[in-house]
Amino acid sequence: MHICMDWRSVKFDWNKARAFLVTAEEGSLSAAARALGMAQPTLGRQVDGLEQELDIVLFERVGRGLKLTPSGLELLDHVRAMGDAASKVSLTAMGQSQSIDGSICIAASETYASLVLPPIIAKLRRLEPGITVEVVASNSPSDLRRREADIAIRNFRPTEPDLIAKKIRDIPARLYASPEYLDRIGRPKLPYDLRNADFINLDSTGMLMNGLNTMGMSLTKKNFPVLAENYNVMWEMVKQGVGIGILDGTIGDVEPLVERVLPDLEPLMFPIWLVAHRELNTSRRIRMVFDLLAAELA
Amino acid sequence: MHICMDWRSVKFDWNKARAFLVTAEEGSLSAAARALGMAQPTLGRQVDGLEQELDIVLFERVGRGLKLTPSGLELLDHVRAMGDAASKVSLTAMGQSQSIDGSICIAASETYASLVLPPIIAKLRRLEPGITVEVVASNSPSDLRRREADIAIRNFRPTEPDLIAKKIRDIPARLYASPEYLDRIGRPKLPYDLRNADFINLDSTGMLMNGLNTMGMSLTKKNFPVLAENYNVMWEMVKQGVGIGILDGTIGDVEPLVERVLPDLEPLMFPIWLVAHRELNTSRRIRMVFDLLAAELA
DNA sequence: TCCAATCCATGCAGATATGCATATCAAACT
DNA sequence: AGTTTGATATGCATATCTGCATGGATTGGA
Repeated sequence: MHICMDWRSVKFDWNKARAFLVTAEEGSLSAAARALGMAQPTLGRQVDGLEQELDIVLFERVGRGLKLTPSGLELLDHVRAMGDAASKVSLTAMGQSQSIDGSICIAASETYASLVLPPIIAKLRRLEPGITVEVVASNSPSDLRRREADIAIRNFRPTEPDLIAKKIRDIPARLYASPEYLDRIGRPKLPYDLRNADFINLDSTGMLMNGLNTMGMSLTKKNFPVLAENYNVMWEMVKQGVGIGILDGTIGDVEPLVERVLPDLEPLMFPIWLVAHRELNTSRRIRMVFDLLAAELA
Repeated sequence: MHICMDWRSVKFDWNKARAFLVTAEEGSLSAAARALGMAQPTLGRQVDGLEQELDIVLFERVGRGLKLTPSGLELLDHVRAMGDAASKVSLTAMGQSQSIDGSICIAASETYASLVLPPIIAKLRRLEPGITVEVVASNSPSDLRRREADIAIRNFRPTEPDLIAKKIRDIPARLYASPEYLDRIGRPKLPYDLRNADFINLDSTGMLMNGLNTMGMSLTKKNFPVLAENYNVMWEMVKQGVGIGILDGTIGDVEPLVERVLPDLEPLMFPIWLVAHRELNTSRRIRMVFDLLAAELA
């Protein structure tokens, strides 16, 4: 029989530690309050309280913002570890939950979120009215580690080992431009004819350029004079004749303001992956939505 | 510039997680409440709240106690990780604290706590009235990992790498018995004369027996018919003639009710170690007490 | 230099959680 | 079977925390 443990070292207010963590990570009390859905004074008082409780100065009040003191930086490492563990707690809890009702969060690119998801979500709501859905439309691949979403639709195979992923199918991506723009560059007939055309870039890495070059073009960086940070912006630019854009053929073909560039060119195939946390696989609700998405997207 | 993180997975009440952790580790709400210095209904409600928040049944209410459900067991791993990180937070916070005033906890064996520490603590209080002292008198080596104490006085070199230890000096331990008992067994003159004597054992391992056998005796388990769980009990038994006990010579020699067994025998030397957490080395308060103890015990 | 924006600090009313006392319950012991 | 012990739940007064509204301070730009 072991002597009753002393929990002196865990007696401090863990919520205050959380307040400190989010404040430090977000950079300000206000941002942390927004991220946590709390009021800014509350967070401020919690951080103050932690400082008093631990008898340490965590932040230097400098001007309009806060700056971590060396001591605070020292603590932040361990508080981060608490946060990571807390994430795992929340995740496995979600996975253990066997009730079908509840909230679920789906991340997808903006085009998918606005054009493909709505009918699927309508069907989901019909099938399971107890499930409330939240859609995060984000161009950058959503950070599932921090649980920006429960399920994500991605265009590449995820590498993180904590995730389970299912490849749904390949999407044919085609090049589109406005009729005016095509007239201006002389109605190209061969990939080679595009050597001086302007493309709207979507990411700062060369992924798009490399993909196009494998199809017989020889493009360089000067062919991508415009960088759009999101799909809707890119698509607007294409419609208004700024240049050539690439998009899912099933979406682009129904847009009357644009037409295909090189209509008979083989489409560039890119995959659709459905991604979720491994732990969430055991949750009835997540499973249900995951399977529905897989079926409807196929 | 990274997109504002979503902290959905850390939004749950961390204090409720702490309540769950301590309850699961201690085995009952009441025990957890005692350990945390809170009321039992509070902890019960916190655990209930966590169950509702995560939509999981953590404990099975069975009879007078609680039993972890499989889901709860699953979560416990990660909550334990949170607790370990929390310990580190508290520890480094203590280490970063540069104020001399505050509380400190010293662990020592019962004899040391009652006979050696008082004058040192009196001196400490005179030097630094802002420091409040707590003494934990425990026979079993205190668990510094869980912060039963900030500084411990031990009789062996600690093996844990997280601890810093300083060897103070070697203590001469001698054998004592009451005059009546010595008369009864015939006033032994040589170690060999003790082959049939009764010794008061202090630990269930054979440490004491082995130490004595290296000094020329040949004792077996039957020479240790009595096991005392603490030093004071052992010493009382020695004074009342139950058998032979071993104690620090500087303490035993001043007790009028006993006398040395084999007065000229070489004393059994055992070391005094002062032990503290590595992180606490940077705390002014801990440093000060540590150094004072080292100086006074030498 | 002034203005606007943004952020942290404070006061106060209402919501929430806590602790005490107590009821209730199950298991072990006589 | 009755009693004792040690456990979990409940009611209520109180203490604490939270959020809203507001004030004060600083930065960046017109």
